[in-house]
Amino acid sequence: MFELDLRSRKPIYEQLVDKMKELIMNEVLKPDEQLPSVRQLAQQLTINPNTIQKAYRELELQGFIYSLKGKGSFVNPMDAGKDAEKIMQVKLELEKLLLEALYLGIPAEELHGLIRELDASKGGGE
Amino acid sequence: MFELDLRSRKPIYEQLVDKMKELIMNEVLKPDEQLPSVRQLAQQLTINPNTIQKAYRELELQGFIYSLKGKGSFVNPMDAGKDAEKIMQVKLELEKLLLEALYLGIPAEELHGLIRELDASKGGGE
DNA sequence: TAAGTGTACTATTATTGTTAATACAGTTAA
DNA sequence: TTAACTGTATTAACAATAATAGTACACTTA
Repeated sequence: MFELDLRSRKPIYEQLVDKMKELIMNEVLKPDEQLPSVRQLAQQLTINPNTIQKAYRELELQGFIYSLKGKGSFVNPMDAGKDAEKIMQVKLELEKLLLEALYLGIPAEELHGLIRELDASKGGGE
Repeated sequence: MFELDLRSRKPIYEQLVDKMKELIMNEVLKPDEQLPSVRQLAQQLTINPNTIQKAYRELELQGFIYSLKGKGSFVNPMDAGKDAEKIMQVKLELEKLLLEALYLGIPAEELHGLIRELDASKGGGE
């Protein structure tokens, strides 16, 4: 389910966070679906449970999952856990990256097209 | 010219890279303009010259500046140093971030508007 | 009770960021 | 040529972070 690059300079837990976010946003992982447990996933990926826990904690902070002691960790429904602060942060990051894209010579129309694509495949699954 | 947050968890050299990129892309720093020297900027910011050098090396790697031994470091003209690899990388990052923005409920129209704004202020200065 | 879950803590190692000091090579002007 | 500036490289030391390891505790469920 997850492919990790142990040699990468990007920390393992960050790789995990990114992949999870991707799977959740693409609805591969459905709302309220249970995620593999900390120990189970650690064993499957042959890494330390603490690293998984760190990734889960970060995902919970970012509002993508919720964890219940004794039960497990679950995908947060889309409309939950969306604070204004997180939205502002994403907007700022996006502005920087869009400026860089334009600076690199990527046509504005290509960017508009990208948004249309992503927006179209958003609600409708694939 | 530069404000640093020494307490931030973001490395100093990364903060420098980001600010420099911003100044270059907004044409506050003009093409072929000479940047402050490694030692000079280090003294001004009261940080170590090695940290400046690390930032400059990264900026050169990313194609934003060029350095000449014995002469100094200079802003790379817009049409130089834009390899396809860098463009692909930015596109991938952008796709991730745009997906997250839409997932967070930011309207597609707001994103289109952001692009139009940035694109308009691109060539025309301010 | 037993086995699963998340969570917390301490300790250890490896990697990275930062500083420090020094040195070398190229440029430029006196 | 000399002096003072440039970028660049290297080594050492320290702090912070990433990751592993081991253990423990609290909660849930069958």
